[in-house]
Amino acid sequence: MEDVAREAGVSLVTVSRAVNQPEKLAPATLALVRQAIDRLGFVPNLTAGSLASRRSRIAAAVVPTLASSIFSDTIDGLSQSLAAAGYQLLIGQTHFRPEDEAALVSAFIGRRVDGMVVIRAGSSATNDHLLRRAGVPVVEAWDLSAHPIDMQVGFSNVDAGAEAARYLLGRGYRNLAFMGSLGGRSALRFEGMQAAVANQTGERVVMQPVPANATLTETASAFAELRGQHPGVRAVLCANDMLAATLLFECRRAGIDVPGEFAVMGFADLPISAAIEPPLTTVHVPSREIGQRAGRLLLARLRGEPVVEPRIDVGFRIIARASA
Amino acid sequence: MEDVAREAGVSLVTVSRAVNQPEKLAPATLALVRQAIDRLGFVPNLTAGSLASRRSRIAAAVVPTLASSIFSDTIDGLSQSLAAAGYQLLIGQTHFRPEDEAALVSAFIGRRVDGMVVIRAGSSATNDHLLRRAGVPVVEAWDLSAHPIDMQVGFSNVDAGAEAARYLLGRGYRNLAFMGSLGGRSALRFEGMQAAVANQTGERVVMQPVPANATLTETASAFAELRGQHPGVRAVLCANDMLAATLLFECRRAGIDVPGEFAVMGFADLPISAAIEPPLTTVHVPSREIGQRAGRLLLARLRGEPVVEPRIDVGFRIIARASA
DNA sequence: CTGAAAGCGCTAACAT
DNA sequence: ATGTTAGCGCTTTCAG
Repeated sequence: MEDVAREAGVSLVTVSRAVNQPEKLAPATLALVRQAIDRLGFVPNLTAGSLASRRSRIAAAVVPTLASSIFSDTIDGLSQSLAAAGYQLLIGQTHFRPEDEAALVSAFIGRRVDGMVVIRAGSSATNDHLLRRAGVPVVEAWDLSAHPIDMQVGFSNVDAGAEAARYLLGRGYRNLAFMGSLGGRSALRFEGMQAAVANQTGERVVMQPVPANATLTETASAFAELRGQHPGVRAVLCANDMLAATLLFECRRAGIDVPGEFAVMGFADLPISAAIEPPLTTVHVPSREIGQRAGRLLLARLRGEPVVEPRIDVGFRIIARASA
Repeated sequence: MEDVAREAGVSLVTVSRAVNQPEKLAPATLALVRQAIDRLGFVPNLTAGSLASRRSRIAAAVVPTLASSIFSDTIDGLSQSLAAAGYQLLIGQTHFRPEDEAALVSAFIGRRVDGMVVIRAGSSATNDHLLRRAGVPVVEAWDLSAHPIDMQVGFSNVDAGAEAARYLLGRGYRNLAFMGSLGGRSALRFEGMQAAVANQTGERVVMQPVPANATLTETASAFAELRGQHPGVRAVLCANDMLAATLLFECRRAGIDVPGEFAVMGFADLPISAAIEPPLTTVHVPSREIGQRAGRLLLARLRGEPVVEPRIDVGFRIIARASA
């Protein structure tokens, strides 16, 4: 920057201003500095800028996984709304492990990111505390818990589970089961499902654990276990569409007719879920919108604008297709 | 850090060492400093550290899109291999636009990232130049071009297109078409396809442009155009599985029998592609492995290790299923 | 509208 | 094994 200043015959601050607040310079000076910048191929060091200004223009996203494509639309939306404001996105995966969440959050705080969007790995008092004292705006996404850290964009996973259960009951299915992981949002959906069923028919819902991002083999063996131990089960709500699709695939292999013999319902409504056979009945969640809104919430806060609605319920919607 | 030093009764450097090179401290001193750190809740400022050490411990990934799930496995793999070494990942989307690629690369250089993994938005001399003078290790992923910037992890898209074409010809299909975007890796596959077909049957391959990440409507109208202008076309290679799945869906809607009446082949072999109906014939690409290897290549370079194989061909594999 | 001085919070030599 | 001295490259007051 000093070199540029010398080249342009101005002081160092003027160069800084040409880069960050060009409107505060006389047009002639600005042009002069810009020429010098181009001539020297000067690329401002944003790290130094961050240190001096105490603003990094970096936001962080903490997500369970990027692979499953469940959350990638959210990240896409987030990245887009942030990019439009000149912010960059630092991303970390928790693989649904609270310890990994803690490590990431700490690392991001150390980096002095300006804000964070977190799709929580599960509930954890330690991590709640960590996020609370992060000292930057935090958006929790993909759920609306009763005790927000700061801001929230999501929907009630409990309600979504309940609604899905009511849909299945309404279609005449009894003996319902849930397949998914035992923690996090998946567990909340199971909770909602169980409550709704208990309330309407007094039955219990079978919980068949399946690891997050389960392989075909894992899914198949979990399914076999479910069918073995609870032969009466007629319909299952899966924690997500990937799992549901895998299950459908396994049903076809095993010669089980869906939905005639067995009903499968998914969660998330991935783009591809309408294309599988039978088309997947699922719960639509506006994944990309969650990301966009989370980004906007963060930006509003960073700009010091008043955030009138720090808790955004984006809702969900049952999509009735053929599989259930 | 000064506060911690005072609290522990040591100097500032000792605190720095306790954080970064604990093995260089006497166990007693280390314990003392760690206690002070805990007591004060000190979180080292990595931005300041980066500025002083000229290492950011941040790598950047530039990808066309995160939404489509085509690249998310790659990012997942990359993030994992980097995280294991204490590196963080900054991500940006180009949406297949070279201008956006340029903007991102510049921004990342400004941030002084330690390395970059780029899934190019297309070929662009300007961007080649930009990447060449980035001054940090660069890995180009998802293709193996003849003129690498630095390191590469991928496969030949031209060969993959050719191989797919030979598969279709081998199954007896004639009058082939390609659906995809006109630029980037998609165009390379079309090129390979065209060359292989010209070579084997002397025919020309119809190119039906479809925007990247096309919606169902866009896909349907592109398909209608293809069928209208080239009624003889019997088989199509799609630029990716998402497009192929959408097309399959559209065929079902239109009452077109696949593969009896029309064959559809995809590209990438997404996890869900085996589950759709008919199961999708496609070209498998080790997406996650690309990311992992790109990360390892970057790390090796950052550690100053000699990189014996800076150009990794991960290959591809035709997956014959029912759709073609 | 432009500039001078004083850091931002840490690490890299170089001592001791 | 620990400390001292100089920055890293920028932005922020505050003057003029």
